[in-house]
Amino acid sequence: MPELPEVETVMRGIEPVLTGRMLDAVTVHRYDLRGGVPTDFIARTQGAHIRRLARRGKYILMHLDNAHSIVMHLGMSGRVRLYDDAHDYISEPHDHVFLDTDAGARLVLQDPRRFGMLYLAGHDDWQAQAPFSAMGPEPLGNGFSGPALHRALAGRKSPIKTALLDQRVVAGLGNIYVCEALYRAHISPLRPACSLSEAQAGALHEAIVHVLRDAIAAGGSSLRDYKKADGGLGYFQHHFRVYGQTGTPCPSESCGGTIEHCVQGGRSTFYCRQCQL
DNA sequence: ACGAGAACCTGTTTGC
DNA sequence: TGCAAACAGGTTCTCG
Repeated sequence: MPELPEVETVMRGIEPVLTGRMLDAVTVHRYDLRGGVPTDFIARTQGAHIRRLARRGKYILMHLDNAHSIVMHLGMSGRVRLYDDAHDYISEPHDHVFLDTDAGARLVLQDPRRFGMLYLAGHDDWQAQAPFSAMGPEPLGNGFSGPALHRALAGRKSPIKTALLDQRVVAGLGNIYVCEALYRAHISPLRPACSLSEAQAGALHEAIVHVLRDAIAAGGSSLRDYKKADGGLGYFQHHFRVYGQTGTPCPSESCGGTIEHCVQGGRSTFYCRQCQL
């Protein structure tokens, strides 16, 4: 479900409630998320204070004061629900993990498909561990630029659509925002990644930054599972120009084309072959 | 070494 | 109407 804008929105929603709090009670109803929740997860987190929250790509990190950091990924269907008062908690199917704070709040990790991940990394060396060690730059950070993207795409023969989904090229993009960014940059998803000129990589960089910023400002995109931690909906889905828009006219004024659908690497691609070259 | 495809799951939508 | 197939925001493993 969640790409960078959704994860960022979730993190912003839970950050003020969790920062500085102690994990009073940690409950794990299911350990069989992707990769498995460590068997000692409760022992290593309960009683610790949360120093700081951060996001890297699609991962949320909760840095604790005991040398561990909680690493959370929402997979395809993961959701976080935050109750300011745990007494208000209403059980829902697939509620796998609770984090209860000393201030009485409860964070719930809910994930029907269980593609999500929850594990621990070293507070100081998490960046040196997979997947972070090989992860590309933050698209909204200083390390990401047109030239940097151009370099990352050099030698890649796979379609640019597929390359952008590779978190080693740039962090945080998923199927929606890749389609949307390529449309905004007027670049065909079918083109070999290495065929982009420096100028086109620059345009793509701009498009990625803009679409992500706009999506964060809108609170992400709510399609099926995704909601904000407070239960509210994101509304960027109303701004999709190509994603899920098969058969509708290209939103570009003078284009006159129609949005088409194809499959690349097993994932749906949406684009306009008239104005994406 | 790289890229395509499958696998991992459940829920919802689509099509016969 | 009913059932089966297809599909869904992601990552990771295997195979060619």
